Amino acid sequence: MGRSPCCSKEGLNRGAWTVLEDKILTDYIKQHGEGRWRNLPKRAGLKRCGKSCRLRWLNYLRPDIKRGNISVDEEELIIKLHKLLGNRWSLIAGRLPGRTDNEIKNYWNTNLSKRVNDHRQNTAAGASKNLKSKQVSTGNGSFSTNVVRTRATRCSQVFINPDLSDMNREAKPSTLSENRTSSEPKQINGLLLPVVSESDNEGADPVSSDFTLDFDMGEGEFCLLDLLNSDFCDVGELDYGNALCSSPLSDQTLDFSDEMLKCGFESPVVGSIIS
DNA sequence: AATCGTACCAACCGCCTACCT
DNA sequence: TAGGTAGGCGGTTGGTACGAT
Repeated sequence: MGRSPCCSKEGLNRGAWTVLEDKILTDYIKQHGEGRWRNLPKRAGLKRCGKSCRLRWLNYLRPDIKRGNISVDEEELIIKLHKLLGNRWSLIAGRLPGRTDNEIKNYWNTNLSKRVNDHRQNTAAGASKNLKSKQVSTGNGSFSTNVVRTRATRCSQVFINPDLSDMNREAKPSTLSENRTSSEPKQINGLLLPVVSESDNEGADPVSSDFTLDFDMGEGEFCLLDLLNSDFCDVGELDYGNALCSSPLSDQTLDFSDEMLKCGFESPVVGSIIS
């Protein structure tokens, strides 16, 4: 019954990693590279589950891990991305170089979710009557948002309403058409901005293909650049408190969210086609 | 000084998708 | 096409640190 465990747990070490185990794992990966996690413990001489080795390496031992306090910039980006993506920690982490999904998840659960909820309670009383009720619970840091919860499926295209995109382009000079030509991720204040690549629209939905963009999630890229660059605090109904996201809710952005849902906004990070 | 409660975070677990045969 | 495996993800748990009483 049920799934077979990823590995035999008998005789395996569990719990906190020792310095020696860390050294063995680090040395092994430096010598042989990442991957083949299931066989790694045996070959490296570790009494650990392969998954555990992978997690330890990714979340702690990797040389490019940035440890220490989350900066204000990072915190702001996490809040914005969470508002847009929900609990898609790996995607959020992908925009924060050196940070792991686990770290961001923990930081959110221990710091930001409370702050967001507190602020929400403070503001809900006064503003609730004006809010549209198209809200979805996003789980642990449960608050309402327009995030579309989906399964984590890979997808190559996103459809954005052309009129709204044009509107956006007018508002901000640095938008899709320019960034689509860039191939290197941009960093601002140490934060990785997404890159959007040129797309061909062949075979795309004729209804929505006039503004179809490809993006490659495998490279950590997606084409929500406009949303990220814009003040997309407005994408959802709530601003997240204090100075982080204080712009007022506008009808325009609510319309944008409506459009995304209406036309079948398809994205691996925001949602799959709404049927 | 001892106890209790809370916060934090590393690690684990189960499920899912991608990939390979 | 189907089945099996590996890797990845998000939710949850448990140990530890720390402050309050």
